[in-house]
Amino acid sequence: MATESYDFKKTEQKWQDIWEKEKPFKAIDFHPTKPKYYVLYEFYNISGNLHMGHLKGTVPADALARYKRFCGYNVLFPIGGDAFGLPAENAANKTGINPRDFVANGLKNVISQSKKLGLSFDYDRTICTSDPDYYKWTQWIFLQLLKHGKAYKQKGYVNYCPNCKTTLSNEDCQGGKCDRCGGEVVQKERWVWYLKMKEYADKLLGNVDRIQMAENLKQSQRNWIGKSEGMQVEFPLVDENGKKLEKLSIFTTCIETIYGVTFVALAPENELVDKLKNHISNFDEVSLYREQTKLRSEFERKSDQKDKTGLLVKGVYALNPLTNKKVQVFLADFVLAGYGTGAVMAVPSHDQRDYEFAKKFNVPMIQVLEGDVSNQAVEKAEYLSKNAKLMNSAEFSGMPVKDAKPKIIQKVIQMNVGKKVTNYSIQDWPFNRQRYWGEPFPVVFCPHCGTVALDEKDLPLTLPPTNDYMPNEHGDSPLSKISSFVNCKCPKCGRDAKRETDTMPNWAGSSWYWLRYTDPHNDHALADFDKLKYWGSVDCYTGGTEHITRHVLYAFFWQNFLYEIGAVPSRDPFVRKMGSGLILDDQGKKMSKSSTNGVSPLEVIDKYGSDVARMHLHFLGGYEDNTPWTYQGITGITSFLDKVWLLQDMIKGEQVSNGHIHELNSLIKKVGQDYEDLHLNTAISALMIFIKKIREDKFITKEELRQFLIVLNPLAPFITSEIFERVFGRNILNESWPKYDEKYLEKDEFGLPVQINGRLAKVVTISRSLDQTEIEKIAKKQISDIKNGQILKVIYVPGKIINFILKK
RNA sequence: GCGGAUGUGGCGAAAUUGGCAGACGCGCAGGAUUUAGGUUCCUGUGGGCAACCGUGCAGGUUCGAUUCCUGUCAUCCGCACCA
Repeated sequence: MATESYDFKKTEQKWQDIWEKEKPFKAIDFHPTKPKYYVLYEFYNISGNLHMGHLKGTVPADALARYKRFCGYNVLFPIGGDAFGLPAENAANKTGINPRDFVANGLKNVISQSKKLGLSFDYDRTICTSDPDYYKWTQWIFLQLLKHGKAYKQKGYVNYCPNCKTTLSNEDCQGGKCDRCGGEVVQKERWVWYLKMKEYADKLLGNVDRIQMAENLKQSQRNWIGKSEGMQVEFPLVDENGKKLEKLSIFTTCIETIYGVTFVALAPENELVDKLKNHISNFDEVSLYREQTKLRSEFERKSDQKDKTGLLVKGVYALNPLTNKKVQVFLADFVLAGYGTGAVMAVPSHDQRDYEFAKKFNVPMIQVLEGDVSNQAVEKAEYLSKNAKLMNSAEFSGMPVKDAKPKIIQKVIQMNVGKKVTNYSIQDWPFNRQRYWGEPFPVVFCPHCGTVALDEKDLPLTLPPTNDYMPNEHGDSPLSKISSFVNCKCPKCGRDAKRETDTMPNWAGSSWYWLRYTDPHNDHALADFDKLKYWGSVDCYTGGTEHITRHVLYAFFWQNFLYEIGAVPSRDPFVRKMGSGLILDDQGKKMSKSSTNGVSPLEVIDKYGSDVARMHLHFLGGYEDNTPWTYQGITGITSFLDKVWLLQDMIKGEQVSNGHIHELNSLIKKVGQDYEDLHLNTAISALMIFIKKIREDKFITKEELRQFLIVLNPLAPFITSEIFERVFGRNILNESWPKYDEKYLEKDEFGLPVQINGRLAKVVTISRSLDQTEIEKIAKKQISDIKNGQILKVIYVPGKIINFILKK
């Protein structure tokens, strides 16, 4: 019989409808027999349509989920929308569309496109961060943070975009430019809600160590945390007459250079400056300098690496605690108030930054480690690698640095002038934004009771409707303009109070969402504890790498906190996190919605169908690699699927045939492993090789076809469902992953490479059952160059190679 | 500057623990079918006439290196006045 040609449009629609109705991808809580497996794709940022980048992460996750279901797992593979944030608010500002409607439409859109792609999400678990049923629990988590002392409000200098009228995190304004509008960012004093993330630094490092993730991603997380071990040392501050005034703490990782200290430098913000006001003879100058630094943005301060600014503080000196020698005190804006103690001991001979500062301000230098310091500092890496000897360092002079360092540490501790400390560059998380479209803080300010948290039973505190999404002229959130929202009663004393009008950052909702999927409709807990326990950590989490460092660290932070308060059963949200590469356009640039030559997956689906779109993109390159998109080569996939379709006309026989048993078993093993590793490109290649073999032999048996279709289904769910139904009269999704048998993986006859002196001479076909002597015999017979007397040595690796080393 | 990753045909790319480099696909060339174009099918396809040479470059270890080691260059990413 000649089968009619494959109509992908009709067939793909047919199966979408069936899956919609039968819901075969439902995850079952507490399944009595099947083990659980949790596959997660980062949820959709609601901004428009699906783009190619989404396919890069969703399709491998979908293939894995489908594979695991065949293998007998109860798979949780959910999806949702990350909906609070700028796209919705920008759309509201530009077009007047209500952000709620924008989000509702956007989510509907991407969900229907996901179904079109054949993504086997459990759509009944779809969540959306801007849905009050969801953000109720984001607010609840904030209340717990507040209750447990992990959230606090403090005046601070924040990055502020005058154009967007909002504060920005350091990450949101890299390079001193606003991520959103590209405008110049300034420093502004505001009340800031901080979450005590810094306190979790070591725990986060533990999470980073335990998760399975690419090394470069782990490394950037470790950089972000920035752990550094050193010493905190007290330098007494004295006046002209040597009278002790205060103590200055400095942090250093190079205690071995302490005898070379020639000045100390304080961050301009350091509060000791105020305490010493009466002793500083040039306090007017000092105040002026402090004012000037405030005006300079963080970015300017950091980028002005060459032109160091600073100011000598007159009338006050520091004493080196080991020598009691007086050194000068400077204010310098290269010293960061937020790192270490906000003060440093400066050793110009051994730190290039101090060296340049000393040159500029004519501060003397003392060399304490051997090396040439005439033109630049001899820095740590250099003197450590050479294990240089100390000099000008009292009893330590002449000692190699590696011996001297522990002794100096010991001395500092014994003299009780310092201790070992660990510092982190990670900061507490500034957690409020002056935006409309975010979670309101469940907090009120009462003139009598101060900051008061809402009662948990009053959650969610819903976002009031408005059509004015702009902050006011002071940069306060749009919510501050809505008096019915702002004015309220204090939950504690019942008198008039005012609500917090800032909202939470976009990151809030995404910092716990994987937990909600385990129990998305629960209205008395963020998720039932037993369900959290049942589904456990996410086994495989796919998604892009763009915001991965921060997102995953925030996720670790909240998971640790929730674990500590008993709300979740584990410290580790994810077992394995896989960052996908980018899709590049024909210019080699990241393909995005805005790029002019961006190709929409919908366009590809429309022309070729979802199965082809899924397979072609992933045949182009590996999951973690950047993939240059091209239509070129797509015919390789279409013709492959055409050949698969035609298998229906090639069925001959029932059971697996001897001629195909090796190929089929190898295929099952290879493709299964590839799904597990998200290596779709090599899985596709293996499937093609199998089809090639079938076509050479001009037949496939029924059982071979059955197994082949199951193996292909995770990649091409539509066509395989259709063929399966036509041939076997039932639904492929109810089948099990075929088992392979080790004994069929290797053919008895195989080509053994024979080398002479490590160079390939010939490939001989032999039986796997032969032993070395027999193989040597065959090789010698076939290769005339090998003569008995010449053989010095034979290296034989069974199944791999035989190598004859001959006398020259 | 520091840290990480990656360098393989004309192109996208493969290669368990060190064991036939270039699987698979595209493209290209030749042939068959076709009135023709397209489709489909077959054959060939790293370079070189050859011996040989080939995985960024130069060394090293090894019977044997894309794989391990040392140095070096290039590209990409992350961090960056962090004391």
